[in-house]
Amino acid sequence: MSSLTIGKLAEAGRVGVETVRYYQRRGLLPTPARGGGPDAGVRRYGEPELRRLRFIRSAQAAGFTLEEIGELLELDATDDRARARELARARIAALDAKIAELLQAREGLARLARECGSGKAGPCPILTAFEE
Amino acid sequence: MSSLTIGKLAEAGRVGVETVRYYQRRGLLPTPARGGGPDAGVRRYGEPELRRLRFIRSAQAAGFTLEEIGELLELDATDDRARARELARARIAALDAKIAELLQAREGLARLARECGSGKAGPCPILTAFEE
DNA sequence: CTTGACTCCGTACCATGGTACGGACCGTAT
DNA sequence: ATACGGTCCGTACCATGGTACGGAGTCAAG
Repeated sequence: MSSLTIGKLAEAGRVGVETVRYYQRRGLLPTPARGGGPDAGVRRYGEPELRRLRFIRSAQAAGFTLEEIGELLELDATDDRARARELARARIAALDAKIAELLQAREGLARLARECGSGKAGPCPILTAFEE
Repeated sequence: MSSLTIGKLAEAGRVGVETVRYYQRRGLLPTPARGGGPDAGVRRYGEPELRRLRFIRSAQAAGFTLEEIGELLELDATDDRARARELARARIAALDAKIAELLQAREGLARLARECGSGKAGPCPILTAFEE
């Protein structure tokens, strides 16, 4: 069965070893007991930890903060769908707001770049546009 | 004429006093000499500083980092349009990448929220979706 | 002439998500 | 048996963009 060292776990989850330890400090990943007997001293990880690590990275890609991910992980244990939907809705709203903001900035900048490229007289509009 | 104290300048630029000082430390805003004679000790600011402060906030809203804004401010002095366009293009590309990333996360999350709301059997898809 | 509000300045601290360092110990291959 | 790489752990440091603190000075009103 899969008995991973922290290095192999990190590799499988495509993160650094230090990141795994950081997640442990944050309480997002368990810190298994150190092996006794033959491989004393070294902590071993299995499938559950790897799935959990991937969960974290995946949720993070969806824009959740590590703190929110902590709550999602607790939800995962209790299976509280209402709360999960609530968190998802809040995240979607935040994403929408951020996307709108970035789109606006993008459009403004694109317009300025066009004007700067075409126009020839006066100061650069990209620069003057910000002076308001 | 407009002779502002740091507090009035900050207010006019809608930032905190500490933020103005921070921008001074970063070299984004000048630190005028302290007044001599009657109002000894206090630094006074005018229109140029206020315009500059607004420039910073405005460029920041477009997603530029303070470091990039530092370069824009230098460009503002030399009026190097080619470099300004280059920075604008780079920023637009970065904004596009970020927007695409957020849209993808948003869509995935919206789909999951729909499934979680409609479906009734099995574990919450929002939670299981991240376990991959 | 004291009180209150504001300024000046250095320095420390905050959140967020890690990354690096150094010394001790362990497992495996040679 | 010894060297090499990996692990363990505490602690410190990084970037980014600020925010807070504390003591001293200064200004205007009452």
